[in-house]
Amino acid sequence: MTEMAKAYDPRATEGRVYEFWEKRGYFKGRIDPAKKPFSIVMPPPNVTGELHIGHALTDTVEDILIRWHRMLGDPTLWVPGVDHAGIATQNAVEKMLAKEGVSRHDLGRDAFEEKVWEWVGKYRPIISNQHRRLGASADWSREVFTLDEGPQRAVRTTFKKMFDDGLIYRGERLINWCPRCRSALSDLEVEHEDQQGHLWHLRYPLVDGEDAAGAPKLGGGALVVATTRPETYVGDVAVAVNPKDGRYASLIGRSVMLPVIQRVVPVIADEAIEMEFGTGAVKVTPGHDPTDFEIGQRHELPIISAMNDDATMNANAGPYEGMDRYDARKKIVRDLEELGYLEKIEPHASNVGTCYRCHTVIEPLMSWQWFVQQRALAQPGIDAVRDGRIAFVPERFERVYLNWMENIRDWCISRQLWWGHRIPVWYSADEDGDLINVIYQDPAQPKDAPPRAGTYNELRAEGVTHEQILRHGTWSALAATPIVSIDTPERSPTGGGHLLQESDVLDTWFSSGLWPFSTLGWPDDNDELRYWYPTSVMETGYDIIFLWVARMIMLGLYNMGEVPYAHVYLHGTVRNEHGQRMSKSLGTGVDPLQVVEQYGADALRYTLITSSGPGNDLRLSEQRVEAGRNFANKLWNAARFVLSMIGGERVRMPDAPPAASAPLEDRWIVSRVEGLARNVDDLMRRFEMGEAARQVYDFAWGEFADWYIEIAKVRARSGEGPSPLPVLAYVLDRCLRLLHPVMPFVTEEIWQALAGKVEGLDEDALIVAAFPRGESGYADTDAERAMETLIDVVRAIRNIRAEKKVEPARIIEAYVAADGARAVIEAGAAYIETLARVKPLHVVSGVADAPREQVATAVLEGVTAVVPLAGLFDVGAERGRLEKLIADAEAEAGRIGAKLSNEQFRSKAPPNIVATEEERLAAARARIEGLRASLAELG
RNA sequence: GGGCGAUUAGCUCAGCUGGUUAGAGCGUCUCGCUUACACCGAGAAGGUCGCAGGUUCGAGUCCUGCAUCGCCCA
Repeated sequence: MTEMAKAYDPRATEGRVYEFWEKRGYFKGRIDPAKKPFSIVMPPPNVTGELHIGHALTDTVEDILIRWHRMLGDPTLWVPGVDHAGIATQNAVEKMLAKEGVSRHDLGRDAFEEKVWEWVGKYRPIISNQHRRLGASADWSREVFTLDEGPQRAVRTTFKKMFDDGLIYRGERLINWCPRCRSALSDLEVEHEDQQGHLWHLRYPLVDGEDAAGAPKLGGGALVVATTRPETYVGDVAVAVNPKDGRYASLIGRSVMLPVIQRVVPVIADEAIEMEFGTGAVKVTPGHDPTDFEIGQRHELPIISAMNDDATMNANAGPYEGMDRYDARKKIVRDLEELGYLEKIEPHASNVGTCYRCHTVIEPLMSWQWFVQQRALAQPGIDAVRDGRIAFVPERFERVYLNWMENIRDWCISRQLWWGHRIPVWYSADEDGDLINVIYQDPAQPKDAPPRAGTYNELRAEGVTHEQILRHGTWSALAATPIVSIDTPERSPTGGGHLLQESDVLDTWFSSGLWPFSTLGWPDDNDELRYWYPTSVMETGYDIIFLWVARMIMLGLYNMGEVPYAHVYLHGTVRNEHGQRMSKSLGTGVDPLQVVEQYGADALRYTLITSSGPGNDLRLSEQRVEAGRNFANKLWNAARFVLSMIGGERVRMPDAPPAASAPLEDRWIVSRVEGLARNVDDLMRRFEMGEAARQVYDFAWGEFADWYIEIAKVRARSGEGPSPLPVLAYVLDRCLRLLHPVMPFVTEEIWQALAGKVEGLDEDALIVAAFPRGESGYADTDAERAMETLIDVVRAIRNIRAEKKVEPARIIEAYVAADGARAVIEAGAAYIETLARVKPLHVVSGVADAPREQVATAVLEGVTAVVPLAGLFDVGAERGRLEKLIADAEAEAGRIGAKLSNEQFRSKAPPNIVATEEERLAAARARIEGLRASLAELG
């Protein structure tokens, strides 16, 4: 960089700087056994598509932590990765294929998988390039995909271990079924929403004994049940009432007849029934409702499953077989109405579960699935948070986590998908051929020909070979004996050679749960894993505490015996300017790369980190991004000025605090920057990155640029005193260091230029330069106080000028009366003259030595500024101004006085607080006195 | 039904363990000499900190209740 452009242009900088870092290998995690490492495993974005603004927030927070620790000198590792995202990716690829008129079933499982791998091949590099654009300093040499060889083995190894430990089991349970995805879902993947529906009141006739032929006899009475899902009545096995409900006491133990399908079911009593709901009597359908399922278990009721996996009614639905569930609902209601069994219909809002991926209403269905038993796994995870081995930031999420963990239920991990980690279980057709149901699509037959279905043994008997079944069949093994193996087995334990692998794949979160160690090489034992695990921080959104964080903790403790990380930092949801969740499908999303393109990555990062606090949602507004860009430009120009001042000179960085004899402003700014560094250090340690960034902003703009640089200009032009260049370089360098984690590009670019001109900046690059912690010996409270006085004087005079409408170009004279601070004012007189545009500035001992006629007066702490305004003076206006100031000061004095005269305050408040208040009171009184004197002068 | 969060200037948000006259960005108003920066500079206006109680010498901050909005769990 030879000549700095007038405005900072991120596009001209970011790509080049990133390449410089990456080529030099600064992102690489290097083991140093002597030091404590800092490591983060990046939450892997889905390979479904491109990064959204939430990923930009993740990248920003994590990159800030990583860069900060790298600058602190810690061995630092940030492992990037990509998630295969089972259902989501399968859906995305299916959607793409649908445009070509192809379904995955047309292709078959193997060919479809190939298509998905093509997709992965396309998006993996796109995703990593987007991270790069955002400045993510991750170790790209370690980028992992959840379906890479290593993670695959991690998944299989864990599955086997858990199966052998009895923590994974297979069984027929009522699970959440998405009829569109045709797959089971875990409880967490069901979203609940209130939907306006109806409450149908159905009349079930009471059965009164049997007739001669043994058929049930209807006794005339009826029991009315209320339901939101009349179509499931074909699966009813009982009617339940609350045992305390007097209305129905006499009916308990009797039976009712289900109309149309003519099934007789008992009336039972169960505490779970809410008497206030509907009629107080409900139908019990264990095959289609989780609550009813539990009631069924308690009363040993049979389970009738009346639907197919596409949510059409099956043979158990009798006359409704083959109808879609909602068509069946209409038909059933109509039939019951015609037969007089419909009492009434009321509008009713009910809570409906939908698939988190496709928002289809889920159906509770009985199904054979794989489960992880959670209780035993959860306990260590609960203990780890309770005893502080894992801390949440913000802390309040601990309770959310604990509450869920303490009420955890078993986890359904099998998914009926083609994309994902296939469950490492095989079935032996030789032994269990009767228990394996096969659907066989003969490739010799036309595509729309009906497939052949039967047990494995039946199909074999019909002449279909094992190889043909493997290639063109789909199967479900029901109760066959599972053979669990890490490596693909050749034979069953008893020697059978005809093996069929479980068709299902695992819940994506199963492999995600292993992420903190599968990315580091587990199940292999190696130095990397031993060094970097447990990782330092897990940074992710609070919306996946259960889905991901809790599972990582459980699986980390289970596999590694150690927590996966010490801190869980949770960020909020990024919303758009209107507070809406950003979503591609709603068209409310903001493309982070577009923002980067327009304003630069630094601006986006600054905005994201300062727009809200930890754990809180944030609204991304373009105006704030603009402010971030302006800040980058401000820094750039401050640097441009410093560098131009340096010109060809030789400048050395100061390596010690300024001497007591050094110029006041030098001592001041150096003291301030040290205080800033201490604050930033403290804030960063507490994960308050946004506040840290704000403080650097305030300092760099409001103190360094607005005051120190302006004063330095005056000093440099005067040629008097020492050169301000070393301190300018020093403070600029501190700012760049403190800001680098947040705004890496512009700071590195400037720093490189600075380091080229200043001796003593010996580090290779800012990215690996030492992060200031605030050293002792630089603080100088006297200088800070004195400088404040100077600044106050300048501000007071500027204020008077503006209020009295002194033309900006006009230079006027002024007086400053300062008994105590006289030396300070005298030393700073040249600055006051330039910055407040006064000349000459007369420094006098007391107000008495300043003019009294036609002057505006500002009474400050220990200092009074007097500005003669001949010609511009308006007695009335000045009187008004002074009176207002007096009133303000009196109000303040009154407040403080009241406080101080309170005996309670004097005796109970800490002495330093009392002393401060006394000083303030004295100052206010002095101000009043001075102002009154000025007012008196006006006559 | 249980829990959590938010409610602070016109808008978007900070305000850490209670202690000066509650801050910032944007917006608004007035002005702009000065070659670091108009992506800028100077000055100003603008807030009963959702409401009601309480604790405390002292509350935007802690406690209780309520209201509105949002989220999570069941």
